[in-house]
Amino acid sequence: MIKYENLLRGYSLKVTPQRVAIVEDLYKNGHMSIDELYKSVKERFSTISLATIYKNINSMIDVSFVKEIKIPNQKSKYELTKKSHSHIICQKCGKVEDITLNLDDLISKASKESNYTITENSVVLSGICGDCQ
Amino acid sequence: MIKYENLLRGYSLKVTPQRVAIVEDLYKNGHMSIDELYKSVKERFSTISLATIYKNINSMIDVSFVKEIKIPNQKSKYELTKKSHSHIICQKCGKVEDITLNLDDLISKASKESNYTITENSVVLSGICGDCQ
DNA sequence: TTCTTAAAAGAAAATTATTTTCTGATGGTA
DNA sequence: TACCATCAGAAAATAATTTTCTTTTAAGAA
Repeated sequence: MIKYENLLRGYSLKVTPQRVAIVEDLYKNGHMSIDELYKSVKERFSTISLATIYKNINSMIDVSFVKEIKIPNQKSKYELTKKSHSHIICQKCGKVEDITLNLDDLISKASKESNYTITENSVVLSGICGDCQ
Repeated sequence: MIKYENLLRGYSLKVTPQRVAIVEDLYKNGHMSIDELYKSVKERFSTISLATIYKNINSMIDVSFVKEIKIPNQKSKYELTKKSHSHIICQKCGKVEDITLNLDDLISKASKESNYTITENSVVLSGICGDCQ
């Protein structure tokens, strides 16, 4: 799809079929670990190397096209950078979902209390999702 | 110190000098990575093995005596479990601090919006601390 | 289109991180 | 004091990630 190619170009990343496949997979699945990505891309590019996945994910992170999500008690997942949002994880089925929370109040309070200038936040909630309870 | 020994016993963990040293260090320094812990404990127990650090930290996590803190763009740190709190990181000096935030509102909203029963949260804020700006 | 070149892919090796195994100690308890 | 499950430490094994090297390829220039 042209869509992903232009996205890559916008980040000054060379458009290779492997990269397009990675981006397509991330787009389709939302949040993926390195392993999941490797297995998934391998279905279409049976020769792709794990090092290629790592190298590409790192390049994409360098230009902020992709973001790493660190999750308590599981491996990191990666997602295409979108407008700021938080994550919620089901402890039963392992599903990761985006959730948009208004953190303005929280951050302004935190900023006052700590005397920090706050520029980033990572909010990961966990519990049991609707389907699992 | 007797204090740490009783703490360990309370968690059904055998009291060994190495463990006491780990707990003392965590108590003194608040948040430490595996490496930091290893280097620090090694000053007093020059023969301690890295595997011992890993094994002990894992045992302590298993019984919820210690908690892992996953931090964007840096290695995990470990802390003694305290009453629920959040963390704030200085992107300049790397300092990690505890911060107590009232998340009740946020969590109840998130719960409604997502239809999850939320039991855990991890909030990590980052920015520049007072000293660094 | 063809040429040129910097960057990418893939394989393999190298590093780094973490866990496991094994053996000799040691803490907690009867 | 004796027993035994568990621990410490060394070394090996496994897992995770990065680097190196060679060949290929994308993208811009001619």
